[in-house]
Amino acid sequence: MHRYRTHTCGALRAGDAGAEARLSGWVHRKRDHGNLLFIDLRDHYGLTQCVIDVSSPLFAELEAVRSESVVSVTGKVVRRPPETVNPRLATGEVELQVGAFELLSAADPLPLQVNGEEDAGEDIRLRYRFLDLRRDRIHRNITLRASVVASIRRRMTDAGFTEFQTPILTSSSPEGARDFLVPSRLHPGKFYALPQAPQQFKQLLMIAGFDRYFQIAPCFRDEDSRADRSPGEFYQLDFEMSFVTQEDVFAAIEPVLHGVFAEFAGDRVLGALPFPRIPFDQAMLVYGTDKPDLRNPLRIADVTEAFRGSGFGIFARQVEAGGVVRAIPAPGAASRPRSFFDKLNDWARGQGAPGLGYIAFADGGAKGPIAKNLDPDRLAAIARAAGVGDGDAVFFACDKKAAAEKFAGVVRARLGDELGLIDRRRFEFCWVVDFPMFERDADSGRIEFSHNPFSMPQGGLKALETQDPLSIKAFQYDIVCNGVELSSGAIRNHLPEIMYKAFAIAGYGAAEVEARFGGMLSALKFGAPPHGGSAPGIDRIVMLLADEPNIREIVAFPMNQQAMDLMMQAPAEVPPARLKELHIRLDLPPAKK
RNA sequence: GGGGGUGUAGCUCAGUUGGUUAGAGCGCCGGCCUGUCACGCCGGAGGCCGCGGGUUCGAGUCCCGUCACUCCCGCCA
Repeated sequence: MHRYRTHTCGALRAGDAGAEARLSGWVHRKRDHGNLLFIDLRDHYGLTQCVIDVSSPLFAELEAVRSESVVSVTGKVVRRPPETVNPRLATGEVELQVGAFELLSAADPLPLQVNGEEDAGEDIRLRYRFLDLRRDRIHRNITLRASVVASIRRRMTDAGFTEFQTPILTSSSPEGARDFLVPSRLHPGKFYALPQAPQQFKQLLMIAGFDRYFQIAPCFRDEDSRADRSPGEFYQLDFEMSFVTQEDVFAAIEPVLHGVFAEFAGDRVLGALPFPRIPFDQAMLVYGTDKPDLRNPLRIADVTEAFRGSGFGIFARQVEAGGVVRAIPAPGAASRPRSFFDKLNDWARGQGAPGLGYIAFADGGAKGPIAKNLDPDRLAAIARAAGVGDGDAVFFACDKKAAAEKFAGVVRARLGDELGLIDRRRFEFCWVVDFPMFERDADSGRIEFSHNPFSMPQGGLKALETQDPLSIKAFQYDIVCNGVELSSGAIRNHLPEIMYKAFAIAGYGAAEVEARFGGMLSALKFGAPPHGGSAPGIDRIVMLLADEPNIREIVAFPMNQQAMDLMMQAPAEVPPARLKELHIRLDLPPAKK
């Protein structure tokens, strides 16, 4: 009976020596010695060296086969002579002596090199994605992704979650990102929307009594891309739980994520369970971001009071006007040359800051233009707050609170990098909790939801009725790993009267709330359990585990930055008859010359 | 929508102050080579220097415009 292979290209070992084997795969590389030819044959599983010499009548034919052609070879498995064993190859103790071969599919000369480490340009890689995907690094990344998803699925199921599918053709979300729309044939002028997330469906499943839901959920958002954000579509581990507090949600998902990372971390090290909880306000103060990278040991300190009324007029005036001063320590930096500080100053200007002031503590004194204008007590207070001593330096961010926090955050990240303080072999997780429920829009001055309007405010209805809205926290939480936001979640607001009140604070009347969120409100009126969940991003998790900075490296068929699929030629024009059927008439802008 | 970077051989890139015939590595084609594993050696083909305009005796190089790709900002429940 005809078979394409008896073994895969990764299977043969010393113990198989003497056996007849048939392998099929791609010609990865040829080493042609004229009278002796080595062929590395590759498939999904590995690489096996095949060898043939000039005494074989097949020699000339095999010699002419180009790289990446698909061939099937049959022959005897032999042990390699000891001095020719290749320890870097799983099959390196043996080789296949070619007795017969069949060219299954010839390859043209390649537009990109499959057997090399070097990346071709993005457009070539995407146009010939099937070739790019054969390359070792990306082939492993895609396989890793599959293993990660399988592991997540197993762990969620073991934890008592039930996997659901929710609609892909659904209705437009009332807010958030731009929707992808799909025209309806049966309902002229109406459109489906692809889900930005299965948010409402998972809440409805909780209301329907299913208790623990999860889905490896495709999500669609028509927003511009970034290196870590694909245009159009991405996947989340979407989950939701009933009768839970925030801590119950944490306790359920922490071991799943920690377990997945531990399983695929290799020689990298994970932070401990449970993940640290960091209140939003503290994150903004200490890390200058709501996505803190805990591998960076630097901690920002508030030194506003040390500059109030001080001789350093630039900061003193800012403080008088309601600004703040944040100090970012730079351990050991005092001995750095002047160029180190100048370079950072130039960088800060490039970031839009007026500059980057600093004090260097050395030889028992304080140096730098700022230090000259501060008395010893103030200098000591700054050193104490920033936790620095002789030999260290401190950098400053001075501005209105939000701007100073943000700038201090980027300075902290830059210094951590510059000073080599970040341990890249670690995964450090944390929860950022207690996000504000509302914020004041800088332009309009109006109070708006700062994140998800369907989150439960801490303190419930009473808080909404009695507290300053800007002081109210939500049961809203993010998981952050190494400075990457992995997920966003919340305990949901399951009580209609709280929802009406929350929307009223944000300026929406009852009629408007009913018009926009009627379906959800209706469901909440027939017995809704307290519930909450979250949705860690699959792509982000795989990027961290694969140590890849670009999402295209961990997605099999990504689009380019302009949201085009260069291989499938999407998006594409459609025949007029299809448009007519959909009641669509195009109104295109004039073609560019 | 805005800002930065890049665009030279099939691929990855170099190309000096504007100067004569635009180079390298890989790949491809041909020759030599029986133990390589990024095999080695010799030779060859292959270029609208993204495209258009300008400055100049002369432009891959300088200027203007434009297109493509990419990174960032805006945007992202």
